[in-house]
Amino acid sequence: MAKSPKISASHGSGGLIVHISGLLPSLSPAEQRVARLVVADPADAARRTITDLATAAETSEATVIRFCRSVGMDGYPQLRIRLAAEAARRIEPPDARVVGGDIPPGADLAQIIATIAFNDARAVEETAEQLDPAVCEQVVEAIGAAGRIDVYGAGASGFVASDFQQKLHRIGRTAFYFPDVHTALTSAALLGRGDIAIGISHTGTTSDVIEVLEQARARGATTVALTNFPRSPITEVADHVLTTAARETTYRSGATASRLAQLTVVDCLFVGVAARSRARTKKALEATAEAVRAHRVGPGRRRA
Amino acid sequence: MAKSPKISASHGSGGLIVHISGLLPSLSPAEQRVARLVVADPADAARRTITDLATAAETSEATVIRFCRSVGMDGYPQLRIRLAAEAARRIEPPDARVVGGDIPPGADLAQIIATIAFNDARAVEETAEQLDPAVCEQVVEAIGAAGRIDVYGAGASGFVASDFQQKLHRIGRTAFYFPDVHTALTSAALLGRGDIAIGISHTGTTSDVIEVLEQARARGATTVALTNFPRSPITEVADHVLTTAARETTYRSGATASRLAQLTVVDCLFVGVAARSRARTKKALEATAEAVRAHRVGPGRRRA
DNA sequence: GCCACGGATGAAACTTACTTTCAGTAGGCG
DNA sequence: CGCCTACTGAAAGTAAGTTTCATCCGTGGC
Repeated sequence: MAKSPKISASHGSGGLIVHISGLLPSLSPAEQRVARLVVADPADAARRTITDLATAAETSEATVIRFCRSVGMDGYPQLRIRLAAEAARRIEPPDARVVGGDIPPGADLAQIIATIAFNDARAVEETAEQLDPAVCEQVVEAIGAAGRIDVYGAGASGFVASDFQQKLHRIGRTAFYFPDVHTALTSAALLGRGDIAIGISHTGTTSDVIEVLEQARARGATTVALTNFPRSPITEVADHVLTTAARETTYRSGATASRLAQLTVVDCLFVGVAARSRARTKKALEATAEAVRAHRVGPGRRRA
Repeated sequence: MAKSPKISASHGSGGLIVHISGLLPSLSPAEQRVARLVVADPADAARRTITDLATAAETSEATVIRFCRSVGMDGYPQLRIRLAAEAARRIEPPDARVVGGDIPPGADLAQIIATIAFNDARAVEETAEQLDPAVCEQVVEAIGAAGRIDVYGAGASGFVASDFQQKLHRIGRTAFYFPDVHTALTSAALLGRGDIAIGISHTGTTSDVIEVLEQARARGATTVALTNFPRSPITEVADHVLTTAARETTYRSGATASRLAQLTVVDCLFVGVAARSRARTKKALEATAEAVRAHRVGPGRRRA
C-alpha cells in the first residue's frame, strides 16, 4: 500500500460522515474545505451540483473529485447519493443542543449537560458503527493467543490504556501498562513473536506511543493502534488499526468524548476476549470480586 | 405546460414511493415500466444512471425524464437523491442488539459491538436525563470557589477520579487525587471550610471512599458523592449527591457503562466550571496543550 | 376508406455535469 | 540554491441529463 491508502468506507452505508471527519486531518487544505461543508450539512451538499459545491468551498471541481476519491467513493454522484441516504437517516430534531460545536458562552448548566451528553452518546454510537468487526476479530484473536499483552498510552489515552490493562488482568490475562515511557520501551524490547502490543493515541501522533509500538513491532510482536484518525502516523507502525469516531472540535470538553469512544472500543475487545473463554473468565471475575468484598460496607445495600 | 399533471410530491420527503405507486395507473405504459422498477427497488434505482434505468425499463431517457416530471420532481438527479434518502430510511430500524441483557454465548463480534455500544450510549443519555442541574450548579459553584479540591475513588472509579483531577488541574485549579487510602485520609484531614471533597463510587458502598469523605466532612469541607445508587451509604456523608444511571446488570462488560456515565457527569461539571471563567480556562488549556506539542509527530499532517 | 388530430415515444441534438489531463506553484529537503 | 514532491485549478474531454422534434399509432370525423 504505497500511495493512496484508499481507506475503505467499509460498511454498506453507516457512518460516511463519521468516516469523513476522521479522515479530515489527513486531507489537503482544499479538500478539507470541501469536507467541512459536507460534514456540516450533508443534506445540503447532496442537493448541490459538483460545480456548486466547488464554488462554495472556494476550489475547483477537480478538488471535489479528489475529495470523493479520498474518502473512498468512485465519484461525485456516488458521494451525493450516500450523503442523501445518511442525511435521511439522521432524523435528529434540530433542537437546542449544540451539535459538535462549542458550548455557547451564555449557556446554562441544563443546556451544557444536554449538549455534552448528546455528543458523548453520539461518539459512542458512531464509533461502534464504523468499527470493523473483522479487524476486531483479529485483534481479539491475537489477544486471546498472546503470551503477554502490553498496552501503551500517554496522557488522557493513558487512562484508557490502564483501564484496558486492568480489565484484561481481571480475567486472568497477563497484561501490562506503563505510565512511563522509559519503562514502556524497556518492556517493549522484551516482547517477541506471539506477544501483542496495543498503542492508544487519540490524535495518532503521540511520539512516545509510536516509538514504543515501533519497538514492539521490531521485536516481532503483533501491534495494534487505537486512534481517531485512520491516516495518522501511528497507523504506520500497526498491524491492525482500530478507529474511534469522536468529532471533538473544541477545547471545551476536555476530550471526554474521545475518551468514551476509546473505552467503548476497549470494552468491545474485552468482551470479545472474555466471550472466547467463558468458564475461565467467569471464574477469574468471581475471584477478583470476592477479593474486594471486604472493602464494601452497607446495611444490606450493595449490588452483586 | 398544458397537460403534465405534475402532482406535487409535497411532503418534505416522506412517502415518495407511496406517492409513485399511487399514481402509477395514471402513467403512460412506458412510464409505468420505469415506475415499477423504481418502486420495486428504490435503492437500486438511485444507484443507476438515467441511461441505465431507461435501458432497464426498455425505454428512452426522455421517458424517464417525463416520469420524473410526472411524479413531481424537477429532474433525474433530484429523483435519485430522494430515492436514496427514502431507501435509507426504510431499512434496519429494529435490529438484533440485545438490550440491557447479557451477551448471548453464541454472539458474533458484530453483535457484541452493537449491544455494547447501545448500552453504553444509553447509560450516557439516561444519566444526563436524570442529572439534576440544580445540584450540578451547586457543585460547580463549590468547585469554582474552593481553595482545594480532593477527588477520591477506588478501583474502577479511581480512574474517573483521576481523570477529574487531571481535568481540573489543566484549567488551573488546585486538585488532588490519591490512589492510596492512607494518603487520601491524610489529605482529607487537612481540608477545611471552603475546600471540597468529591467521592466517586459506583456502588456507593466502597468503605475506603466513604471513610475519606466522612473525614473531609468532619473537617468542614463540602462533600460530594457520585454514585449509581441514590440511597447507598456514601450519600449519607455527602452534602450533594450526583447519580449516574447505568443499569449494568451483569458481569460481562467490565463495568464500562457505569464508567462512561461517571465520565459524562465529570465532564459536565468540568465544562460547568470552565464556562465560569472562560478567559482563565482557555489560557490554561492552551498553555498545557503547548507543553505536550513537542511530543507530537507527523509528516505535515496534523489537526488544527 | 381516407384524412386530420393528438398523445406517446425514441433518436438525435443540445446542455450541463462530471472527470481527466496537465502545467504552474509552493513548500520541504539536500 | 535548486531539485523534488505534493497541491491546485484551468482547460480539455467524456458522460450524463435534458430538450427538441420527427415518427408512430390509435382515434374519430368526414
